[in-house]
Amino acid sequence: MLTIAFTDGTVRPWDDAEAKKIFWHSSAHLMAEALEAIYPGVKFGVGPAVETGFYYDVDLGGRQISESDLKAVEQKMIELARTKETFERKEVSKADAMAYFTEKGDKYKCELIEDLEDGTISFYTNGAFTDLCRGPHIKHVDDIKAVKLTSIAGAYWKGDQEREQLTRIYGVTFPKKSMLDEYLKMLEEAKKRDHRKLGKEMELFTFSSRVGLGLPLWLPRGAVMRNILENFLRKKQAELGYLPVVTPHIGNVDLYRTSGHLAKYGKDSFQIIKTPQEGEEYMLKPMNCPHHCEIYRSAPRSYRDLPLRFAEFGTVYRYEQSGELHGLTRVRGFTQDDAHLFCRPDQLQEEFEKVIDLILYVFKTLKMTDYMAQISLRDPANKTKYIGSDENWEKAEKAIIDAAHKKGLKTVVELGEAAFYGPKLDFMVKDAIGRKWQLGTIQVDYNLPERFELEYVDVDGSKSRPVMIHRAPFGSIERFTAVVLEHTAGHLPIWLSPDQVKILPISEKYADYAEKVCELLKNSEIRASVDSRNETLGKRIREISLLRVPIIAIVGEKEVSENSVSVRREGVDAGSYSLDQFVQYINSAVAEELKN
RNA sequence: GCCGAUGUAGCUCAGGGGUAGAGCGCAUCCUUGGUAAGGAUGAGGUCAUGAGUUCAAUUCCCAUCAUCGGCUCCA
Repeated sequence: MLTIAFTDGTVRPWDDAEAKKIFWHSSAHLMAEALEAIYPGVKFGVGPAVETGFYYDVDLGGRQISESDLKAVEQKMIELARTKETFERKEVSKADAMAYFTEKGDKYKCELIEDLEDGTISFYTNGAFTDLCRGPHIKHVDDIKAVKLTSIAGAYWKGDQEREQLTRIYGVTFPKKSMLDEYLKMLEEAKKRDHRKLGKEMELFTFSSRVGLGLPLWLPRGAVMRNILENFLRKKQAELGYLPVVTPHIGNVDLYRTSGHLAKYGKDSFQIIKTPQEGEEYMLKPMNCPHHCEIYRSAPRSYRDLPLRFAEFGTVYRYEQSGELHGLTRVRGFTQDDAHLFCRPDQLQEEFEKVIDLILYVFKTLKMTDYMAQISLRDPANKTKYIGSDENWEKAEKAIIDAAHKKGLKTVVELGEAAFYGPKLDFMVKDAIGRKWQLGTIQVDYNLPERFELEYVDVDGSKSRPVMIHRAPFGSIERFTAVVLEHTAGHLPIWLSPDQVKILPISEKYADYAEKVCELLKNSEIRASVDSRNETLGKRIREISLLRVPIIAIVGEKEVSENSVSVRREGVDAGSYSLDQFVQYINSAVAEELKN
């Protein structure tokens, strides 16, 4: 077993997550040493390990560095690693630490030291490079055998857009060369599952700069897939007592003034549009809740009416900075599978749990088993970012924590991730290369009901205020589609119900046979991607199929007459089948796929 | 918006100061009882856009736009 020795005297296996973190963090120090050798006078920010690898934020003092320069840094790192340096720890006083970095002229380190307590400060030295660091580190630098610096990015000092922008250099290292190769290969494989690539190949969606940034255009096949998703949820929601509503894409500014969105996001949203004659002011709707609140208000409500669950596939438009747009996962116009539940305070817990159940059902059905539940609370240090009273926030946060706990969800708590009107329970899923995206979300809200003065007549005839639950199992159809595509690599059998199959007119001699195949496929619940280079039939079948089953069936004249299909799978001959067997074959192949 | 990279046929990409190439795909025809095949022919690109340097630019410089990797942001 591959083990690594650390400065704290321990020896741990490489497979240990903590060991990797230390290894990568130590690599950041090694990179810093190399950078200092190549770029004298470079100043350093922070250099932590990340999920895979590490980065270091550096100030090159006006010098430019581009990806072509990284090769030299990599080589220097390897060279330094081979000198068999060790990491040495040294305790220093705050005054000495400050003196060292003041003399070195590294203002970032000085700023970091200011926030540290005297007596807790340590330096680590590897070769010619000494850094402020808590440690621990790997003991022997030459445990680092393979280095790959992956990218350069700008990053603001302390994450503050108003502060200096440093150059962030990302990298990854391994104790064996073969591990690096393996990692790079894995990345290549992951890129093949990128939903943007699959979306193009499968003809699901596209973008046009003429239409506008971040505004996806759904192609026919993509639209079919989207409808399947919508209908799946629509059906389930109908069973669960949700009521459909439909609201317009714009709303008067007063609506958003009331909800608080105007004050909170007015400057950072698509700007107000006006009617030509009267000068009335409207905004593209950034979310559906205000509209749904007005639907609630449209009639007097009794405690007997609650809970009321208004559901809408509501398309919203939000300004996202151009550099932030990303395929279907981050766009400017998207459709939420939104619903708002208005309930009595005593119904909140049960309703919330039922929503959790629904989301888990959706995820399970669509094979999204690898998710993480995140409780997103407000940042207690920065309450001005949020609307509403402390009391309301505390109630809402408690409701979420209790419900998540009762459902036995494994959760992590994130402070500062709440919506401005309430805390959330978010379901996070990783994409092909490990980026986390929020999909499903449930939010408890005491604030909008107050702002919209929502009421119901209680048992005793008095007016009471309902509690609101915002929820979206997919989050947005765009993002959900993207992530599901990446998880399944485009193999989406379970999405299709038999009535989704359309038999297109098929020409000439293979018509009967095609009809038969289609009929079988239709009844099989699963469709195959059938391809044939020269046969119209194959193409036609491919057209009716949204699937990417790793099977290519070649249908030729002879096979037709013999009532059989020859199949190749991933380029290998997989035999000849009768039509019935063919369908069976596809079914089992798909089942196999799903197991993996 | 900020930092860095990229932008050549439908797709994947090569090339390079003298007005363009490959593979796959596509079209037509031929061949083929193992076939995501073989053969022939053909249609596709003002080399992202605009300005500049040059006798000459797709190739160099600048700007713009879009895309990609990050940062900040994310109702």
